[in-house]
Amino acid sequence: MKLATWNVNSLRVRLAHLGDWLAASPVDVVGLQELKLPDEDFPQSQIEAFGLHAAWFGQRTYNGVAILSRAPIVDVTTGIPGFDDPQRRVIAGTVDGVRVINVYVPNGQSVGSDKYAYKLDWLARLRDYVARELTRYERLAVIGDYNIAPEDRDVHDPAKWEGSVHVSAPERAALQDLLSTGLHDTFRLFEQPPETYSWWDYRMGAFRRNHGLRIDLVLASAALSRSCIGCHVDRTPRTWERPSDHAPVVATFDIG
DNA sequence: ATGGCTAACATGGTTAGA
Repeated sequence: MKLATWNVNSLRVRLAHLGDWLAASPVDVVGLQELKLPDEDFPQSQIEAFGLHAAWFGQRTYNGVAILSRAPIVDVTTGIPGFDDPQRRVIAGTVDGVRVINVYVPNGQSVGSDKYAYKLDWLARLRDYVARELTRYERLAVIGDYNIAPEDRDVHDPAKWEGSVHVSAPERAALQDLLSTGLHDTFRLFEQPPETYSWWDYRMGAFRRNHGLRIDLVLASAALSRSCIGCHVDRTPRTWERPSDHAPVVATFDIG
């Protein structure tokens, strides 16, 4: 099973890229973030024309998440149960016995801001949710745009970024808290090229200069991570005309 | 040097992203 995450930064604008990417690099499941469209505008027929099932949780202008899958998606839930969050950032479903939680973690804007406080609170709620789901599902993946670079090696210029949002100690501690429930960063299960990132600013030629962050992650429960045989960032769509600022991340599992 | 780019909403200028 190939399981991917991709922040498309507007599904409307990126639909052709999505189709081209899926045709060139088929995956079994992909979690999308930043749909930026309401549920009634979700391009269901076009996604089905790609040969995929879909479950979505959209929102006008901001946020919005979806799961696309070759096989049917069952037991779909949206949001974090018990958390009345007006921002639509979480969708979960089960595909071929694997539970997939797809998340779009808040950006946080800047350290100390209201949005930063919301991000930390949100991450605490996600942690509690994941801890509960780990007791229900042995094979669980928590994928998405985390808006946190786990370590300095996930940052192109750690000195410049030190203390900033996406790398600050409280954010990294919150991510470690999430991992400590029993998840593994599949990217780090394997030797990787140095300076591998998943997001590059649109400005200042950041992609050309590889000035990026690795903030898009495929996390897997212990049982699922034992079957993981690879994880990589696919930079190809980031080279296309009018790209998303994020690249897809793909993890492969040998689960028969 | 708080700039630089992109998308949405709106229709020119602001908000948000990361």
